[in-house]
Amino acid sequence: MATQNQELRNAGLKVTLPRVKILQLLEAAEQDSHHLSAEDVYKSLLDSGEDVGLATVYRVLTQFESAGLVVRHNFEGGHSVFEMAKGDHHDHMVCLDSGQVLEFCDPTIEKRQHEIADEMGYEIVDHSLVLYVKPKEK
Amino acid sequence: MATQNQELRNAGLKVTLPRVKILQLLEAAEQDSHHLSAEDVYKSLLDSGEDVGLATVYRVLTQFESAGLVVRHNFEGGHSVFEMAKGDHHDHMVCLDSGQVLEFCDPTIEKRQHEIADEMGYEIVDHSLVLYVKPKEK
DNA sequence: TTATCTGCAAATGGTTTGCAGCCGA
DNA sequence: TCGGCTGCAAACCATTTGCAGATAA
Repeated sequence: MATQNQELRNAGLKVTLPRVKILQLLEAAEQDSHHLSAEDVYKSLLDSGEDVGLATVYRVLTQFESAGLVVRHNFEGGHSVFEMAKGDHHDHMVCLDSGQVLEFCDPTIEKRQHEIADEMGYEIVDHSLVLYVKPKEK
Repeated sequence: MATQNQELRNAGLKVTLPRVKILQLLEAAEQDSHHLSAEDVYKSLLDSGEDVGLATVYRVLTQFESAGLVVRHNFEGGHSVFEMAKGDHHDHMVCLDSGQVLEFCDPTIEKRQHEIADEMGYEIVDHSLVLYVKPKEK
């Protein structure tokens, strides 16, 4: 779609096959509220018969992040995941059993964070809140 | 001090020179509310003329963590820091200008986290909240 | 003595980079 | 055409592991 090509152009990036493909994958994953790792993207591309290198996947994802197209999250264990930047902010809840990642956003917490930083003489540039959970006991 | 040796024994660990030294370093750092990386600990040991390997530092810190003696935090950028487990839980605020790490604990946020997880059918095993901040504008 | 520990070096795993050739504008 | 892009392989960096020798109990 022209929409994607335009997004790339706006970011000052040439419209190339790897970039378009990766952008499509990220948008498709968005439907399943799925967070993709670089490895995930790489494997999907290979499965689709595309011939891209893992290095390119990282380069493209990093460029997308710089362009503000995607957001990168660093979870425990040196693993990073990427998702489309949908404008809204939200935090994450990772299920230690299934590995599933759920999103949530709580105004109360957001508000307190700013109050706390303010009280200590700072302002928040960014923040990361991840809850590591397991299914409630029966 | 005998206190430290006892802590090690309680953890089921032999009282060896590297372990005692590392424990002392961590406790000393506690005074400055300083969070040490494995590399920090390693360098301090070398400066003190001790002959320990970086691998041992990692092994000892990991053992301490398993024993509940220290807590490990994973900040952005694949860096981990360690600090003595003082019983109380707290979150972190990292100043992007100075790199300084401040601690805080907010009951309101803690409470909401549990409520949120509960509402979604989970219980919290662990969580990580880090605020990346900068000094307030004049 | 002997099970545990340690230093060293080599292995790992995720991510980045150098480089020669490729390709979109 | 030509500078940006790509694949490949090698480099990186924090952390882990295998192993033979060292050491606390």
